[in-house]
Amino acid sequence: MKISELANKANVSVETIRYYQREQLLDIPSNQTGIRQYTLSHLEKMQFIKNAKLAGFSIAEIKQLIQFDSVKDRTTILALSEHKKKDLQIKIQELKSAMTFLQSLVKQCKSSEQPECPILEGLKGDC
Amino acid sequence: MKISELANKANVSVETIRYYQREQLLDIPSNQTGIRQYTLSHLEKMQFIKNAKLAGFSIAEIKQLIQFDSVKDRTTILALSEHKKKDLQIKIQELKSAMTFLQSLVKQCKSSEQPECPILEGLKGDC
DNA sequence: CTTGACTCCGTACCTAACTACGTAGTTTAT
DNA sequence: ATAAACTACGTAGTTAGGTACGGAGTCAAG
Repeated sequence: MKISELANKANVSVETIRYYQREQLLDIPSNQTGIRQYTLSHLEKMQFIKNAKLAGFSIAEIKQLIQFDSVKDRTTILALSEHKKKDLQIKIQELKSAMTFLQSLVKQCKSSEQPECPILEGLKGDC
Repeated sequence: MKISELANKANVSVETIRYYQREQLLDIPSNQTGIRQYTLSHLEKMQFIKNAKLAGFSIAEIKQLIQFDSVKDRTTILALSEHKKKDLQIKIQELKSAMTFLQSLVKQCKSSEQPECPILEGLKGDC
C-alpha cells in the first residue's frame, strides 16, 4: 500500500508517518520505483505506537521499546513500565491538587455575598 | 529591591521574571537610574501567578485574570474557572486510562510464565 | 501527452514556558 | 580606578509532537 493508504488505515496524517520515520519508529521500505510500498507489518507497528502512546509512553520511549528484545529485555521493559506508572501517578496527583484548589475557589465564589470575586482574591494569598 | 532579589524571593530565575514582563503579566517599574526597583506589589503579583499556575491556569489565562476587574468580571472569572476545572477533569481521566492500561500490562508481565514480554506483546494488539 | 493527484525530501514553522547568549551599561568592593 | 558582579535588552534556542511548504519526480486517466 502507499503512504496515504497507510495513513488512512492508521488514522494519522501522512506527515505524522514521515515524522515517525524521521524519529526511527517506523522503517522506510526500500523503493525500487521511487514510490514506497508499505506492508501489513508497517500498519501493525503503527498500532503498536498508538497503543504505547495510549499507555503514556513518549515518542523517545516508544523508540526504545521498539528496539528492545521481547525475551532478553523483559526486566528492562518491566522496569521502564513501572517507572512510567509512577510518572503517571505523580501527574495525576498534581492535576488532582490543581482541581481541589480550583474547586475550593469556585465554591467560595458561588457562596460568597461580597462584590469582589473570591477566586481572584483567593489567588492572591499564600497557599 | 533589585530583580535578582525579587527572583530569589519568588523562587524563580531572573529570566523568568523578564519573561513574565514580556508577556505582560508583570509591569516593569519605571527606572530613574537605569536599574529598576521592584516593590512588594511585584512580589505579591508573583505569588498570584504562582498560585494561578498551581490552579492549572496557563500564562495566557493568567494574563487575562490579571486584567479582569474583581467586581465587574466576576461571572467571567467564574466561567473561566469552571471551564478550567473541566479541562483538568478530562486530563485526569486520560491519565487514569493510561494508568489502567499500563497497570494491566504490568500485571500480566508479572504473572506470566512465557519467555516473551507480555507488555511488548500487549502493545501490539487492537485495544 | 498532458493534467491532476500523489509521493519524496528537506526544511521551516507551531505552541508553551521558559532558558541562554551577547553586548552594553551600572554598581560595588577593594 | 578598575575589576567583578549585576542589570537591561534583544534575540535565539530548547522540548515534544507534530504540521506546513515548496520543488521535483511519478503515475494513472482521458
